[in-house]
Amino acid sequence: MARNKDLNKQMRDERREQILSNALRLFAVNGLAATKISDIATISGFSQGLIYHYFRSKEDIFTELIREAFGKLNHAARELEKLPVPPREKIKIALEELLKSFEKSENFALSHLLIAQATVSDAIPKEAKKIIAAENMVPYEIITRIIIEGQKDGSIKQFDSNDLALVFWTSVKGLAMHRAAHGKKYKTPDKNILMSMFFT
Amino acid sequence: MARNKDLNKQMRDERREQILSNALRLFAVNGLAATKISDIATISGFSQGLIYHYFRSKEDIFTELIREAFGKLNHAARELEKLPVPPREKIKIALEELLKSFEKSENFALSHLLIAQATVSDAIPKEAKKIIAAENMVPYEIITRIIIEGQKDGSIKQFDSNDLALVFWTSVKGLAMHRAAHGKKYKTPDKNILMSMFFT
DNA sequence: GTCTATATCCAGATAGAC
DNA sequence: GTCTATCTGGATATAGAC
Repeated sequence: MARNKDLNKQMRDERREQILSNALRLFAVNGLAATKISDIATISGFSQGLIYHYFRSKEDIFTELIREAFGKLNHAARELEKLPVPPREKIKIALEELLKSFEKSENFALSHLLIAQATVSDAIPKEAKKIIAAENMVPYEIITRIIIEGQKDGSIKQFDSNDLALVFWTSVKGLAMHRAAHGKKYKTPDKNILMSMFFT
Repeated sequence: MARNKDLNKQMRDERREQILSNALRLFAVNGLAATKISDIATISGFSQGLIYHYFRSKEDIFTELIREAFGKLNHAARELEKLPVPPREKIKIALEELLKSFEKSENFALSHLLIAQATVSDAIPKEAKKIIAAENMVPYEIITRIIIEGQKDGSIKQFDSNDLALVFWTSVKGLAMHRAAHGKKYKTPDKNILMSMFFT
């Protein structure tokens, strides 16, 4: 009996993941308001009403996606900061990994795009706004700290560290947007271009 | 009589401009679907129904804004290319002017944001999609040509010219997004950071 | 030109059969 | 668990008074 329960729960979780993944693309590309529950249901292969067996509302799905997106991004940023390598290497690795992830995984780029759009928008659920307010500055702060370290040891250029961190993340977001907009036609740019803002 | 007609037309045009400017902020920030005609009417200071004396539909306003945004952007890009200065200077001027415009004019940043969001979205009017398809690549192509020129005379770094042009525009778009999201709290980053991707 | 009232449509969410 | 049918609310667009 416990077996069946576990199996059921697992199938339910898989279904939820499937819905979330489909919803991510639609929300990131078209936004919350322009995405219909019936769109999500259709590309997930079942009826409109069934969505409500897995989620309480459209806003719930959106909020869950925002939560996941920040969870992953900020976890990665914290792990990056802890790496036992010099600061210059951390920036290099971050840029490389971000570019590689954009190339490999459309969902990764979509997740960044979702965050970007949700951050500017007023028309999102209250709960999502709270998550953004709490989590949005974390990657920025971490990159700033790493940059300051790298400037102390002279391995990172002496621009204003806040400016550098700002340009780091805005450039990455811009790239995510482009990747999401152009899909398969997207070609990852040479990582050395972005790196030349930080290193001589 | 002709006097009165001209005056009426002028007032009408001013009113249209006012509506467009208010709509720009709402569309850029919240998107087409999440923006209600009544929102636009309210911040413009009149009733919901009156919008329809100036525009045929919500989609019409959106399309007009897209048309204007590309009109200005692509005009500026073409003027840039014609400037009687070396290619290296053109890139420098472009970056300077873009950063300065973001700082001075919120509408300028919003206009870039509108283009960025409309480019990724499927949920926009057909007519707007056509404009995007026709105009979207123009700035990219112009910057690519300028970069190639600058690489010939050795004044611009020898990265792949398409990659450089891509990073140029995605970085600018990322900055526009950030400017639009953070409004008055936005501080323009040191232009030399972005320039160091292009110049030694 | 401007407003109020309303027709119409559409999408989110629910109920209930299977 | 899944579907179909339906309730309900809200937004676009129109009509008509002033």
